[in-house]
Amino acid sequence: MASLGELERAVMDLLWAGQEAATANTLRDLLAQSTQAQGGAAGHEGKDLAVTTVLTVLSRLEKKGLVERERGTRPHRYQAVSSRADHTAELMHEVLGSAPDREAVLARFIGSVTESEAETLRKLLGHI
Amino acid sequence: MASLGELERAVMDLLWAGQEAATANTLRDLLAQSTQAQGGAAGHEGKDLAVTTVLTVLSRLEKKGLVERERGTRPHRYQAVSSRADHTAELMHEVLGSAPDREAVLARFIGSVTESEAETLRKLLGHI
DNA sequence: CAAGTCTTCTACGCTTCGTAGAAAACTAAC
DNA sequence: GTTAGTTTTCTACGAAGCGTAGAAGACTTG
Repeated sequence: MASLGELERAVMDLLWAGQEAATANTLRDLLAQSTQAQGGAAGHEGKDLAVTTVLTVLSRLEKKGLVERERGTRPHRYQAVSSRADHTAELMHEVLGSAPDREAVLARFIGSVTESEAETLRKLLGHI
Repeated sequence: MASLGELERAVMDLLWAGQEAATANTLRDLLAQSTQAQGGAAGHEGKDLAVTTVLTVLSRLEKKGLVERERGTRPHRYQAVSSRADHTAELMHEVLGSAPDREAVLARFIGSVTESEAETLRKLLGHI
């Protein structure tokens, strides 16, 4: 119960990037911008979405527990429940936990980590 | 392009568990066994699948690059392309790479790792 | 209250996955 | 080599997830 669709992902990215809670309208505008900005390389068309589309996605994200909405204010405001780092780390744990031989997985994982990441890990593991 | 369905997952688990390449028939039997064995707790019914079902799943797994088939022998034999540990570690890297702030993710990740896992990681990071 | 704004409900098309039958390809036995 | 059995491929259907959005209902403001 984890994976996100493309649009869901895009919305989460916006919510994670901006620290403030945003309205569906704001998000729609931001989505229009970011897809427009994607000029040359690979990317979607610069196609403005309907606000209802954004709202539907936000509702689904809420149901998945990724997004929280303030129902008090009239244009509801939405924000991510946890930070991207937290969410991603949680996902990593989920993946790690999906295998019975966790130690073996960690061994392979460490095997293909960059040097700077290894350094980070050493530091983090030092004071635990 | 990663997540597996429930049956796909079960098949991969069997392929990962047994080191030998297996035929669709063998796999179907093993699947019947393992679901039958799941007596009391949570589990599927003890419902034997059609061989074609297993074959379809194997084809899909092949298309996803998770399974390799020997076409030479007549009952084709299937085996996992990479070990479960490798596959899982790769998935973890994918997840990690999906966030721009990898260091932050690693920090959160390490924060909720068990002590024995931390020990494993320290050892692994020692001689790199 | 009227007009505009925002949300909910409902829905449709596409893709993935579990599931499997029908048909084609192949092997083995006679 | 023709038949009978086995194995694979082709095709398909139903459920669920996701992108997408219109229609209708709820709310705010003038």
